[in-house]
Amino acid sequence: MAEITKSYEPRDVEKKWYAAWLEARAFAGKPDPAREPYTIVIPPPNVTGVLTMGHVLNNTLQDILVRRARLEGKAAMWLPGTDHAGIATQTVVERELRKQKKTRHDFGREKFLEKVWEWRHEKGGIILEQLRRLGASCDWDRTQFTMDPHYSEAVLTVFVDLFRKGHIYRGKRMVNWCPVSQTALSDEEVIMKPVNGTIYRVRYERTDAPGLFVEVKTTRPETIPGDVAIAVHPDDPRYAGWIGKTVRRALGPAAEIPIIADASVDKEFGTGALKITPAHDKVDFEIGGRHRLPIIDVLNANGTLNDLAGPDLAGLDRFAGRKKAAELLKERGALVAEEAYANNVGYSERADVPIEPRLTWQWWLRYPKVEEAKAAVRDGHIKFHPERWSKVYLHWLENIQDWCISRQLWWGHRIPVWYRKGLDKEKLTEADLADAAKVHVSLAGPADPENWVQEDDVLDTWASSWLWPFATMGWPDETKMKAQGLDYFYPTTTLVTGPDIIFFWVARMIMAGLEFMRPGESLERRIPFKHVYFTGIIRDQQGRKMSKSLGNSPDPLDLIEKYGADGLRFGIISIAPQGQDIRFQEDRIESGKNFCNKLWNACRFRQMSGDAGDNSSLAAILARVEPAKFDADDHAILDRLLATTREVDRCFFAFEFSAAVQALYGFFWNDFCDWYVEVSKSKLQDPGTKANCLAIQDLVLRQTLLLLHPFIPYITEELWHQLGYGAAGTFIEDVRLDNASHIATSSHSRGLVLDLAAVAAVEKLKSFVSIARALKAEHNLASRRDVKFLVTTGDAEWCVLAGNLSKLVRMAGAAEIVRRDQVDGAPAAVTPLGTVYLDLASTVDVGAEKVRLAKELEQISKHIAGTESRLANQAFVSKAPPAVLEGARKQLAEQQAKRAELERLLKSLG
RNA sequence: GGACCUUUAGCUCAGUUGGUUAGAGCGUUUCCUUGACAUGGAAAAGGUCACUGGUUCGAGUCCAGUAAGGUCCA
Repeated sequence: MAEITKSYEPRDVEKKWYAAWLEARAFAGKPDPAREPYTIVIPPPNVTGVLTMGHVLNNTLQDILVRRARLEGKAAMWLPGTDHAGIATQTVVERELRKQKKTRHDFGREKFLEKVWEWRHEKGGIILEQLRRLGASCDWDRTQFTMDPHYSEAVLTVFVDLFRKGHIYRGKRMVNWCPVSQTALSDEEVIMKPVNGTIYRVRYERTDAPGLFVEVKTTRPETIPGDVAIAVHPDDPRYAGWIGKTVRRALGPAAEIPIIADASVDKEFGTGALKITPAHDKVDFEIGGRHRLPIIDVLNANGTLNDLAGPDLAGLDRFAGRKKAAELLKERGALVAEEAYANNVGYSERADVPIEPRLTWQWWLRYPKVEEAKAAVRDGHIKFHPERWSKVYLHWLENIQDWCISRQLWWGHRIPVWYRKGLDKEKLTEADLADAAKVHVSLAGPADPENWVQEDDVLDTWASSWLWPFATMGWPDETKMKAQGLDYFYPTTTLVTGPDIIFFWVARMIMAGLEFMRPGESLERRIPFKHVYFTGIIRDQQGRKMSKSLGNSPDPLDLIEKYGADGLRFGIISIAPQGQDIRFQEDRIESGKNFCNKLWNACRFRQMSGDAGDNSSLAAILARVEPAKFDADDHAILDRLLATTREVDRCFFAFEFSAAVQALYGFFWNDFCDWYVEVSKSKLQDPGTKANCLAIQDLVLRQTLLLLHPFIPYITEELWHQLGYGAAGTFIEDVRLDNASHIATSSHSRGLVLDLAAVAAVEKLKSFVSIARALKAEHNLASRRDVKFLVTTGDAEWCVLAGNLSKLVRMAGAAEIVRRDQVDGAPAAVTPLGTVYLDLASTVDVGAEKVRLAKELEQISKHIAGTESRLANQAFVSKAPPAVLEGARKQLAEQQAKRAELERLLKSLG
């Protein structure tokens, strides 16, 4: 076995093991009836994406879960892939074309799509390569893409099926229109943003009574040419005589528009009068519908004003048009005032411009299985972690709106609908849509394509990703499903994602799973996953979201270069408490790296301490352990090992990954390295205890590597082999992680029973050493190793000290520790095992020593007063549980003993 | 307007069903290159647990309210 180097160098280790894992297809998910399945489907990153800190967190968590599942002996499978991301990808490619002064229309649909595919093959999917650097143990042979032929088939099958079931319809309705991407968007793709703008007070003159005006407030004067009425509340006394009269439209082609009464008008807002522009506002559209008002659309699809806006405004962009409209109103004396105004404006998520409510024909989906989707989460078949997100989920489902699934894009799944040639698809009725002679809906398309025209629109990207948990495993093709093990791996076990896509994705996947998987079977069999773990959002030091535009996101690949993939993983998990947002701190990543180095060096020390025994299995190591030679520290470290194993179990059960990392960190660094390894140093000098001590170290390191492996896979794999735990050609994940009770039982059968009294004694020994060290530091002797300590104590306590003397001498940095009946005039401190004195050859600064002791005396007296008053309280004594009461009494006795000893010491100083 | 989250050491955060003297990492101060590790070791300083009230023998923890900050939905 090669010697372990002095410091951990991640680069070569990472490269070597990732290649070995791939070579051996160690991540292949294979159905095995003898094992429990454990499935994760990756939230498919956009094919245009590059790795962000959010991805690092999210995918590290998935890797932790799936690696742990393998160690637990489950048939684990993590399915990777990417999303075609309609708008995002099309935008990227169009941007490249623009550099050559071209648009997609210069190429036409077919040629443009070729360009996109070209781009995807050249540059798409970089992110999957980056995930490999992170150590992601995906089953890469299963990599999926939402535009792959068979995936597309699943998407279109679902469309046809839902259409036939009556869930999908075509309708002319108000949609969120993005003037940049020139497509409809779903409600979820609209982000409300507070905007400081201007509100314009505009007056409209009565046609029958010149000089009388009705005043309205609007933030959008450029839409006035689209006004078709003024609405007031029917009970508003200000307008009692006005209803039914007409006013002159303030802008645009001359028109007289009526004043109408509608109960939905808010009397309190502004003047209580509302301009009605049905083409450009959702509420106005509804009011217009009730009153059968005409619709005048003054905007083009790209957000410029059209001829209906009148010659002064036509051709202007909507924002320029707004300014111009205000000027025109001013000239005509119709503008009463401009006021600063803060309101919420809907922005396109992708293009980041205000969306336009726009009346267009679109395809809509009435969600299937809404009630079941609620029940699945409400009744705990799907568990959310943290649980509180289920409230957000249920609230959305309670108020669910039909989903606009069509997009006016080219990159995506083209809707499988054909219209009979010659038909005007803008004028189709519901009956027409149901008429197979006029509209054809199928996967294969019509038999006589020359007589039909296919729908231009494509489907919303999420209308493909909502099928991800099963369309990635061959659905609906029976042969493929069998080959890919859909029946075995579905439902998946855990979904790890951000709460920001709870509506976009999580809720929709649940409905899709319930609708399409295993129809007729129980809900538990149809749900797409059993657990959903919501990560927090990674923010910068100022608490801002990390984003490209702010440039506040570190490049994860730089961090991997700097700290190693394991360091990055360990660091990010340690700052990611369950469901809480995370403030990124690079120093935590650094401490992840430091932890790896510590682990490395502890193993290095083990290797240097003596030849490896048989480390091939837990049983082999236990066979080397000699229970008869156990001292208190041996008992204590094994006790802590079992406790840590249990704690990590609990953390996985409760999805508390940062707590698991903290438990492992504390155990390994403090309990093992700082104490056990240090006390080992004297035990290793003694041929009588050496072999047993090394066997215990081997036992602890083996279990620690197994527990840590899901978090830091590379270094643990390397050390696993360096220390001879695994044979060449095998991996750490080939071994089964032993739980605490199994280790305890196995130890038991070797005659090893943990001595809890010994465990308690070690706590006292640690305290003794710590106090002795502090005593040295107080007297500026911290670095001296030739100090003599004297101890006055009882026989029982001395017995404990004497049994561990060589270790204590080393740990305290002493020349020797000896018992005395009485010591006078030396600096002293009280420990749980007696009073320890510094045997100073030089004279002591009595004054300073007295001050120090007095301070300690004051401290303990305060505590005694507190404890005494509690015990003096009748209510406490009569009502507190006996264990608490007894604890308080014991505490008081100890405190009093310490005070007595301190008083004695102080007195002895004169 | 509705819902949810956060407020604990200089900074970032733990603190599980209420129960000894509220913890960790980083930072700070002092000391140490002792044969695993200076990516390290030892010691120390540092907190009226946002505020007000309530429940309780006992509240960082439970309840009500207030304040500040944040997120989502209207």
